[in-house]
Amino acid sequence: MAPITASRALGLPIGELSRLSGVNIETIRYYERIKLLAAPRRTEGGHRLYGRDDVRILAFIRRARELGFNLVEIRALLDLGGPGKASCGDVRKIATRHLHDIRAKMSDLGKLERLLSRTVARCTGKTAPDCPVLDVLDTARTPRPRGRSGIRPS
Amino acid sequence: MAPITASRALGLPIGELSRLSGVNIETIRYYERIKLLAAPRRTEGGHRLYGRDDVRILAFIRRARELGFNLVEIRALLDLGGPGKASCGDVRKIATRHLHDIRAKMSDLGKLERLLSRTVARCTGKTAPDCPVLDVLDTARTPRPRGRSGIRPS
DNA sequence: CTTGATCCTGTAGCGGCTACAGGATGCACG
DNA sequence: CGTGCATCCTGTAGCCGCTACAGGATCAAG
Repeated sequence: MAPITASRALGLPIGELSRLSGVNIETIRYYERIKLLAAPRRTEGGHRLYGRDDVRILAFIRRARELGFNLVEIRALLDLGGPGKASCGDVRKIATRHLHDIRAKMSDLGKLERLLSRTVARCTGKTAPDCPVLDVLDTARTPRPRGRSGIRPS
Repeated sequence: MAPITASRALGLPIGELSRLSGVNIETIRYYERIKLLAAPRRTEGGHRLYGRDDVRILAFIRRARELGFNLVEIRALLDLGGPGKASCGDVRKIATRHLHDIRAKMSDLGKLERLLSRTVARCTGKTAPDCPVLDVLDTARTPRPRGRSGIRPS
C-alpha cells in the first residue's frame, strides 16, 4: 500500500525510498552498513526516515552502478560532488579511467565473439565425434603466465 | 590398457599440474571441492598425483573460462564431451546461448561507452560547480521496475 | 483493538576464486 | 642417516555487490 499522503514532514520510510529511487530495500540497508549512505534519522520505534536528498543520492548511485562504476568509484564521486565541491577534473579522471576499462572489456568481448561465432558456424549440429566447439576449447594455447588473473563471471 | 598406464607412471604433483595447465593451485583444489574435477589418487603421505589427462581437462576449463563460460556451463560441456560422447548439437546449444549473452553485453557496453565518452568530452577539467559527468549521473531516469536486477561488478 | 503490511537486526549464501594459518610430506644433499 | 627447505596438506575466512531468509517489532487503517 502506497499512502498518497506520504513524506509527512519529508519522512520517507525505506520502502518509499526504494520505490522512488529504484534501489532495493535490502540494498539500501547494505549501503548504509558499508557507509556508502549516511544513517538516517529514525522513528521512535526504530524505523528509518529519509528525506528528499536521499532519493537523489540513491538514484545517483543506481545510475552510476548501471554505468558500471564500482562502489569504490562511486564513493569517490559522491565525495567529490559533495560538500567540498571538488574539481570536475577529478571526476573526469575517474570517468576516463572507467571509460578505458570499458573499452578494454569491449575489445576482449569482441575477440571472443568472433572466435565463438566462427566456431559455432562450423557446427553441423549432428552427433559427431569431433565437435568444433570442444576442439577450440581443447586447443590449450599459451599456458599463460602465473597469474592472479581471476577471470570475471560471464 | 594402453596409454593410461603411461600416464599413471608419471604422477604429477599439483604444482606441476598448475604450471602445465595454467591454473592456480588453489583453484585446482577448489575445482576438486566443487566436484568439477575428479579427486586424483594420492601418495602415501596424502599428496595429490595427477596424470596427463588432468592437464588436458584443466586447460580445457581454463580456456572455457577465458571465453566467459561459467562453471555450470563448463560442467555441462565436460559431461557432453565425456564418456557419453553426446551430440555436438548440445554443445552448440550451450555455445550459442553464450554467444547471445556476449552480444547483449557488448551492446550494453557500447551504449555505455558512447554516453560516457560524450560526457567526458564535455569536461573542461576546471573546478566547476556544474560537472557534466555528475550531471549525467544525477539525471535519474526511469526508477525502473522492482528488480532482482543485480547489476554486475565492473 | 485487531489486522496485516511494513519494518527491524542478524546471519548466511551466491559465484569464482584468493589468501592465509599451522602443520605434514618429499626429496636432494652431505 | 639426518637435515633443510620446497612443496604439499586441510580448513577457514575474505573479496564484491548484493539477495534471502528467520524471527521478531512497529505502524497505520479499519
